[in-house]
Amino acid sequence: MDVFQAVADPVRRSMVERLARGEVTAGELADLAAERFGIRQPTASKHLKVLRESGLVTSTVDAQRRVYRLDPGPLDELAGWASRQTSFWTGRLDALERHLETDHDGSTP
Amino acid sequence: MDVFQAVADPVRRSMVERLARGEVTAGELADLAAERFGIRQPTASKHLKVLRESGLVTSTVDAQRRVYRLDPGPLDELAGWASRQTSFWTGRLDALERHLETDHDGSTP
DNA sequence: CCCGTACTTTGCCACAGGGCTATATAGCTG
DNA sequence: CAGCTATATAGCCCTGTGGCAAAGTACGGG
Repeated sequence: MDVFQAVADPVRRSMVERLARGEVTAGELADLAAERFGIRQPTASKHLKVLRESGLVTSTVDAQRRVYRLDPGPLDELAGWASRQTSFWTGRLDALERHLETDHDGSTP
Repeated sequence: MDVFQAVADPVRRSMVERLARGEVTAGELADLAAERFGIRQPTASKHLKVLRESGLVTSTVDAQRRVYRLDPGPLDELAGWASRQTSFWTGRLDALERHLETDHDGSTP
């Protein structure tokens, strides 16, 4: 699944926010999601799978525990995309400037 | 619908990207979406409705035409959220530093 | 070696939402 | 006003996805 889709779900966003504060186990993430959204552990596990497949998180095994941590890469792409859509005029302002300075109506032949 | 959901769809993202280059009519957006994704006009119109309701775009009437333009606000929020999730250590580096300097293993009683 | 703990996987149901066609609405234009 | 253009709505399928309970897997401890 793609990153945009992955963060479209509030449960998964909440997990990402928690992981942004540091690594945690699947169990802790499931508990948090249970508190905040009233969902069961297997459902939380499903969300973690989506996050894994989107590349937003990685997990390592520690005995029976799975420790999850955030991969900043995809989030950077997301932030990059979003800010690029608003930064059209920055970088074009010089072009606008040139345009305004240009004799484009032929008034001074 | 919420902004995260709104940009989760590739068709809508494509529309946002086009709108980032400047305002356009619903018809032009529909034509673009038709080319790129093979969808029909009513479907494109539905996507525009989602974008409107998410606050990502606004539209004004010009005779029979509807002119759409991007509202940077929601995109800024999106970019802000994403970058905030990766910027944990900036601002926490001092805490890490204190941690490393602290005698937390009791080796010097 | 078996039980408890920690997760994941599986199988199921329900519903949201994306696609389509057909139809409505609104405004030019002849 | 008739009819064309531009866009939105309505109504309908069908797939994807989120939720659950139950079963499977893996590991450590008594």
